[in-house]
Amino acid sequence: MPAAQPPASPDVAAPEPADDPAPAAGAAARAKGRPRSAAADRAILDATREALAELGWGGLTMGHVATRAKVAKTTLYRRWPSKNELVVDAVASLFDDLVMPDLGSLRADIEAVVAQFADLLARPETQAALLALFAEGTRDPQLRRRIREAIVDPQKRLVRQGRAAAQTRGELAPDTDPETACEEIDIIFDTIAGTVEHRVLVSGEPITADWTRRFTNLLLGPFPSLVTD
Amino acid sequence: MPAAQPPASPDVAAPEPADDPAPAAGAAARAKGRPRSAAADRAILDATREALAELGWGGLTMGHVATRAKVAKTTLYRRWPSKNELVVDAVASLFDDLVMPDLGSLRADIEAVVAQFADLLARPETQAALLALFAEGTRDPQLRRRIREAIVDPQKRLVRQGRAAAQTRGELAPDTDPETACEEIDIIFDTIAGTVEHRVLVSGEPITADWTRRFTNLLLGPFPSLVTD
DNA sequence: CTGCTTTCGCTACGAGTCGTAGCGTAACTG
DNA sequence: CAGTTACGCTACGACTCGTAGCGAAAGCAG
Repeated sequence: MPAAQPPASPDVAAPEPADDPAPAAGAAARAKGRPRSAAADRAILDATREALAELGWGGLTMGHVATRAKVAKTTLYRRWPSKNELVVDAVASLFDDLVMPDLGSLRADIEAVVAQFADLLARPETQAALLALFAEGTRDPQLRRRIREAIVDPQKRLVRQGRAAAQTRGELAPDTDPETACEEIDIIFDTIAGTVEHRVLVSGEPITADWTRRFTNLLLGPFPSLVTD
Repeated sequence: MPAAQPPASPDVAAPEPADDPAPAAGAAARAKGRPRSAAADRAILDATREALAELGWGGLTMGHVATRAKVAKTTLYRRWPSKNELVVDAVASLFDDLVMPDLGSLRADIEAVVAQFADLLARPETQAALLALFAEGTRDPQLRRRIREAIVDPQKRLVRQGRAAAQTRGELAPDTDPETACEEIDIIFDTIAGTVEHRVLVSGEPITADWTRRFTNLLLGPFPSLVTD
């Protein structure tokens, strides 16, 4: 899972393996010399999460991480070119715990996901890293892409799954146009993720069951106290 | 508008002016020695915004700002204790341009505000600063408080104004409980601000008129393609 | 076992930033 | 005028960065 330049390649991005000198190698292990220690990878990522929780984004330095992971600073730089990329990998796995429960109603499913996301955002590692990563991403398109691929986009599955389950239950009408469905998924995802993040990380208010209910009302039903004429 | 420790006071926060040695001074100018240059204040804040747009949050250093503003680094530190506080003041004024238009319908008002906010978030100074500030705020409660007071809370007036206008027009029912109304304002604010920020700064997608219409639909009406039984 | 290759830990380096201190000078007040 | 405060400038120790060079260790092919 690390940023993983292939062993002996300097740092060239090489996103397209098209004209590779060793073609059709597949996923074969191209091991010739001493292999990289997998234990070091784990130690580094763990140390990164711990340091993130203790020192925050600004206090996190490559030197600290290396020391805490009992690894030379050089080793760290051999695998991750910068703090940004390291933190992406260290934080991405935290989001894997989110699941779509299928509790029998769209409302219950949404509330459950919101609660899970709120719990995740309450963790200090997540708080310290997430917004800082997003901030760096606004200046570095490549980093933003990595963030989307590793953290953001994988969570859209939750919206897709919940939506599909609701359609199976007959709560939502089946898709007509795939294009429209995709845009709808995007907008719902931005709304749920953005709102919960803003509530927790910016406003600094807790996510209570009552708040979740109100928010779900706003999503599912009409605007509160709207006079329907 | 700067962080403004009163001239000769070291740095004590003194949020409550209750037991002030010189009481009832009002807004009088307590000038004794050489007054601080207002031109320097403006030059520093302008330089901060420019450097923010050019170099981003990470590239912004106190030294750069001082040089660009043609001011000694010492002068800068005399007024703002850190980069965070400086940027709060430099960015806060950008948000003053947001206005509640009163276009005759709740839907039109919401769409107009979303469009304004989207334009603001498209500016490089805003992009570079906003999320980074929020990120720092998650670790420093005092900074978060300053951010809220200077940037976030003042914009809640937009929700209040739009809501009041809609109530006058009869689109929304009048308030019953002030407590409930306050929570409702909070949740609407978090939803609009959070969603637009997530769309622009995280997903990196533009805010089009079409997207704004869909988002307003989600807010005002029921969930898209919801089967009402 | 013997080379070959690559990673490892360690040390050291120049460059850059941080926030502060000291100094003499400038500006404004009574 | 004296008193007070802000200003520009220089210099400082502490820290982080990312890189380079070294000898040693670990795995693989013959």
